Amino acid sequence: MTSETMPNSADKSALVGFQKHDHAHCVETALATAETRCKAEGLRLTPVRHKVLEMLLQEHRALGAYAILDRLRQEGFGSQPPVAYRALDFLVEHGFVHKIERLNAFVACAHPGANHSPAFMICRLCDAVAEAHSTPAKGALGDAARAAGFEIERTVVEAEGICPACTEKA
Amino acid sequence: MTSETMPNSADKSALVGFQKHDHAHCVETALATAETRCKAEGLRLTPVRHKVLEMLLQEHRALGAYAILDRLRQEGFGSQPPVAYRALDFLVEHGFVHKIERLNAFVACAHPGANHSPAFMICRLCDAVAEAHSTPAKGALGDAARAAGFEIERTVVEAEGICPACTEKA
DNA sequence: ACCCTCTGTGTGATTTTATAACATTGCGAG
DNA sequence: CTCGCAATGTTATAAAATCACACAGAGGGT
Repeated sequence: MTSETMPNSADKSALVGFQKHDHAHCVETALATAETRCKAEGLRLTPVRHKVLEMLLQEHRALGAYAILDRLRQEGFGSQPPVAYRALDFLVEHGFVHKIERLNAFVACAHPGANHSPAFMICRLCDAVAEAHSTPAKGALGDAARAAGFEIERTVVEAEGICPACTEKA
Repeated sequence: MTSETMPNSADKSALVGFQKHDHAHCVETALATAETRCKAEGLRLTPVRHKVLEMLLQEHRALGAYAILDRLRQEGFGSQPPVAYRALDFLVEHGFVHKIERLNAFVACAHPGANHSPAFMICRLCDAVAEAHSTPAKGALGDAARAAGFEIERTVVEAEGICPACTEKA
């Protein structure tokens, strides 16, 4: 799933946040931002890592680790799972990429700024993914955590449903 | 992971919602509630399904499908993965059990009432899981969805962190 | 220059999680 | 009764993730 053989993968430009946008430009700036931040923080954005980030930015949708691995192979990188998983681990750890738990897949971060708690909207029909911000400490969950004495370190917030484009089609 | 060989699995009574409680009683009532609701709605709570629900209620923590399968085997049920997955599918579909996406594991529902959008607090150290309610339509995510024209059907809300018991130990 | 260590990469094997495909059983409706 | 259907059982396989180990290259200290 979330692989090469996905339905409706033709109109990539329509998918970001469910809106059209200047794709080439957004990929470029996101990559530049990542490079800058890595230099600033002494992180090593090695060729494999750079390639994986670039792929995810290009795609602008959730890709499974094995879909990523396939492409790495095509580009002449190592072809065993750890190659992809290690690059993804790095990118996720530093916030350049998020994992979509619901899909066992990965998306490039759409808000390249600093720390944030992402929330996702996942279209059940076309697998498009849009990123929003969540506010974990607020609302019912935050209250429950405070009441229980639970210390939140990280949150997964994923909404599954139908994106505007697919709603129109139906 | 989330299997038989889990750390700190001795004091089960301390885990529900991170609080002690009358365990035997809560299992009993939850099972009774499930039976009643199945009868009312014409659902078939067959032996396998009943057993899986009972196990999850007893355990009161997230169990992986294969941990469940092991116990089914011990009880004389079929021992192949589909046996466990089908029972879990049924229980999840009807809200008796929730899947914890973050752990690829399953917990019995702690709020046997009707429809609800569950939210979970997962302790990173002892794997205890507490269930709270979430309010998907409210807050930042709901706003973003409305603004984008995204139709939410289902939400996954999972907070990872440290439970009160583990905080004390440290 | 040398060695040392640490991080990252490459590779083979394995584990864990989940589904596909098909045969069989048992129950209820007609 | 028997047809149909839902549930179960079983074999096989796919998909996702990790383990374990070897090696290469970058930098630091001497």
